[in-house]
Amino acid sequence: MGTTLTAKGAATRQRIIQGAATLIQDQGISSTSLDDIAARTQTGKSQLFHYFPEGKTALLVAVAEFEAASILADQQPYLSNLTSWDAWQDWRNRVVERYEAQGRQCRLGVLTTQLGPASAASEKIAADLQAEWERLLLEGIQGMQQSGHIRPSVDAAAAAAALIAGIYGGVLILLASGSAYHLASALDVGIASLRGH
Amino acid sequence: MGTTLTAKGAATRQRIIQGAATLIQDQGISSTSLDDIAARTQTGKSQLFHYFPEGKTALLVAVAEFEAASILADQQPYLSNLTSWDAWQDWRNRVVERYEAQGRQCRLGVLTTQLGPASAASEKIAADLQAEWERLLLEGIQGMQQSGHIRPSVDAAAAAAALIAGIYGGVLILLASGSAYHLASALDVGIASLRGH
DNA sequence: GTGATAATGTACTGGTGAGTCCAATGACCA
DNA sequence: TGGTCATTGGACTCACCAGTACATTATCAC
Repeated sequence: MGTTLTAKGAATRQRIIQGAATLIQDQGISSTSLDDIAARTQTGKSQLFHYFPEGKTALLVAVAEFEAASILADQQPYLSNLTSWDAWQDWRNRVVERYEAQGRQCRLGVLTTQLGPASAASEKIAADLQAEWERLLLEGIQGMQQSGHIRPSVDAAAAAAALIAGIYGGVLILLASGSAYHLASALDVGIASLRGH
Repeated sequence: MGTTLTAKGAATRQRIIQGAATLIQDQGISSTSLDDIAARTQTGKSQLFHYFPEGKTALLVAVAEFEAASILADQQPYLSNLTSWDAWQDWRNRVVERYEAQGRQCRLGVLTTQLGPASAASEKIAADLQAEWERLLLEGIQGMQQSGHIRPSVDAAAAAAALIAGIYGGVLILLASGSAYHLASALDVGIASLRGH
């Protein structure tokens, strides 16, 4: 990375990150070598270390950032507008559809099981993502309480935590089984419990 | 393993499995080499290959089996006797206590995120465990429906799947954060939803 | 006890993968 | 146009690790 970065350099760097992300999704982090990434992105090891002087760990952190950024973006604008039961249902459908489509290559699964454990920095990225996601759900629940859709006696923080746990577990099972049934069930039960059914 | 196994040999084999399990819990599968396992278990590489002629993969499968067996056993007798709300609460408390105590070294987390992805055989062990666990929960829910504690309109399969997803996600978050709050919340919300609160 | 076989110790091999070195090429700016 | 620095290519080193070969010691059956 020297000091500055030309347009061409920035493009190469981005190509490396995305190529690495794809390889990790396809074959797992432990089977993805720097040589693989170089071959996939039409670069060489010298470029990899040129753009990521701290080596593989730094590259993986960049990949984790890239994945994390897209996970919340994928759920917008629904996730930030959970102001009616229809909106909750729309968000739920978006999540299930997205993860059903991604299947075993889903970004959240890769982030939590492959990239997260790889380094402390990546673990923090995964933790920050989870915290932000949970915060948005909590906001949605509290807003629904203020508008009278959800009873005040509901523990909003616990409900948000339970939803997040259900999503993460559903995705974990999706990774192993390829089925989004558990994810969908967790969301349905969680939302039904908010509605007081 | 040759053909037979003396008492001494069986003990050594078991020591290898447990030592490997501990190392993987402590430092992750990718940082655990056969040399590490040999050193830890006061053996040598020749023993490792003597008892696991198919090599590291077979050893890891044995570790996965060992971990999986203890996960359900840890929840007994509660898990097989979910016949009253008190029993459900006892089971919930047992799970939360156990995982809080295990913290980041929890067996289920290791099995799903470290061992499971390592080979198809280990993945099957993890999948079988999940299926069995879910079956026991389903039995509990259906029994409670028959005894009139849970309304017949509740989708028992979906409720069991949601509980499993919450547990798996709670454990995943426990691995990253060290906190069992999400696990506890998921169980509380899931059980409350069964009770119709 | 003795022979067969299980259990263990040690030294080695071959491959792989992260990271380095240095030379060459290309782009931008004075 | 010439110089500087970013960019790229390719060969190389070094460490680690799974797996092997072979020799030695302990154990069990008869």
